Amino acid sequence: MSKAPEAIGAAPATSTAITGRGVQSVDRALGILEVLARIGEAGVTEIAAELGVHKSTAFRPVATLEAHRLVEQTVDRGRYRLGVGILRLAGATTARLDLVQEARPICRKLASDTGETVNVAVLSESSALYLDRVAGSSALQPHNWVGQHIPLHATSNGKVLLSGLDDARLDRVLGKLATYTPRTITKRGPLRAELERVREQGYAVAVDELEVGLTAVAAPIRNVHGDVVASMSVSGPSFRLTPERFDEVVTLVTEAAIEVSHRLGWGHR
Amino acid sequence: MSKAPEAIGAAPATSTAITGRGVQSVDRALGILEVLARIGEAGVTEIAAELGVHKSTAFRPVATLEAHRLVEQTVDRGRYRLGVGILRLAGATTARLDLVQEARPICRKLASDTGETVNVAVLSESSALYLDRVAGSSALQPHNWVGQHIPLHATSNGKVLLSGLDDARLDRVLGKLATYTPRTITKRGPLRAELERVREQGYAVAVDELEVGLTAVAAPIRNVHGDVVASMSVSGPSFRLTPERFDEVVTLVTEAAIEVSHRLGWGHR
DNA sequence: AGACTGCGTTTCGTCGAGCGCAACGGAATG
DNA sequence: CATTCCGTTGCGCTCGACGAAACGCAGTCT
Repeated sequence: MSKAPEAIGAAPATSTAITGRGVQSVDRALGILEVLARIGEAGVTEIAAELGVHKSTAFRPVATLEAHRLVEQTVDRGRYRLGVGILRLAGATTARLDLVQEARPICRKLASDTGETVNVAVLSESSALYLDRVAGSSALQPHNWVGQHIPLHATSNGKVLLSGLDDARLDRVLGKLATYTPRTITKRGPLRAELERVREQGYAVAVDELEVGLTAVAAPIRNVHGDVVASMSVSGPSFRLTPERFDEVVTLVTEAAIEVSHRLGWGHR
Repeated sequence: MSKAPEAIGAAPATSTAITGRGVQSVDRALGILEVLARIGEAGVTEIAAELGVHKSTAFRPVATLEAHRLVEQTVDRGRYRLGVGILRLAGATTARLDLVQEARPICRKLASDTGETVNVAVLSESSALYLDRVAGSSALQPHNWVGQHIPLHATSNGKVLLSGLDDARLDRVLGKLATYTPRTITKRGPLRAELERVREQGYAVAVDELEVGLTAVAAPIRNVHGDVVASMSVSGPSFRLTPERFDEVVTLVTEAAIEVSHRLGWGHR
């Protein structure tokens, strides 16, 4: 796109260009950061080739990025990689990013789409701690559990949170598996099998396990490292959340959880 | 400056910006990121004032940054803040840092063995910069500290990092010793004594010095030359990390730190 | 209700900043 | 010792970034 003296008169054709793309050289500099994020370590020549520009065109933005500590040179051979300045910026970012705040609008939509109650929970002191709740449209609603500690092995949220732990931590977190209903999982073996299933399919279900007549479906919320940091669930009376509706609800709740995860920096794009 | 005839002699009001040489517009764009990191949330006009440039000169870099998700608009009022793109870059950064890469599995094991949170920090610009964090099993996570600046004199990690400096560098790094709790060390003399103790025993402890109720134990990570390049800590509530547990925790954290040091090439005979 | 103020955003003409080129210095490699 | 490949730098030309001003919109004052 160096020189294109073509078609000045063709106004409508150029409408495909995204309006207000911004500053070209900044765009390139950010492209450099993304290249380094993808490749990990690269020389100026390599970066230039990746962007399709001249060496010097790549070098000077890199020098500027280096002055701001966003990239740094490796000792061996003048190669570049992302620097600690990025981490400093990330610190300021996470300070502003609150899980509840980011999740809330998505919870609202999920509650609206399903008509059921949506909960967000994190792991805390050997139990699930409910951080937020958005009530569904129906009059018949579960209790408000915000701020309460809920058993891990008898809820969909709990299962999702447990599925993110390794065996050692699982053992420490799990105490006695209390019985709440005849369908509560009270043996370690079956619970481990259930958690493995949760990991595989990416969501958890609990039907009449904490309370007879109560059904819930939950999916994991992940941070930038991919760790499970929270869980989002849709819950309602079992006569409304029937197995026939599971497919639909599972899709909605997993998509919502993925969306929140993206807002926390997980995944690409 | 279009008009302004012969204004060459006039001193340009470049304000306090850290001018990195190279590409001007990139420099400004990165300045915008730093402004947002400092202020947290700002409008275009505010950013422009901060940089000492015209509104539109600030707006377009912002638009470019937004296109790369490095900044995002808040719903209310078109204000801007740092975006999730920063987090993705940060994830890529830590993934490529040798130290984090080598330390992570050991951190996981340490977190699992102690049940507490493990942090890895390096010295950066007169403060401790947290590179990685593995949450303990009782994941009561008030904030994610990764990327944050932490005072050096009031934390176990900070003391370890300071203990690796000679007197000249110590003076350069230490500013005013802020008071956070009644137990914070705020005088140079006692701090030097404390650092000497850290050097002798090979670990540092901080009880209620940064925050009442917060206790941490840290040990040094060394590179090939034996220099202290990072610090690894175990931290948790003071009621769980009692003095009776210090012996056990100190052993675990020092062994873990030594293991990481070995992986970085330290101590091979 | 109407004028006003302040915001983010857009347009436009000008000019200097950033681009491509080519040359430089240094370090591996044969 | 010649060669090759790298990051880095000086230079002239050109295009892209800048500043000024106008615009649409919201909230606010009178």
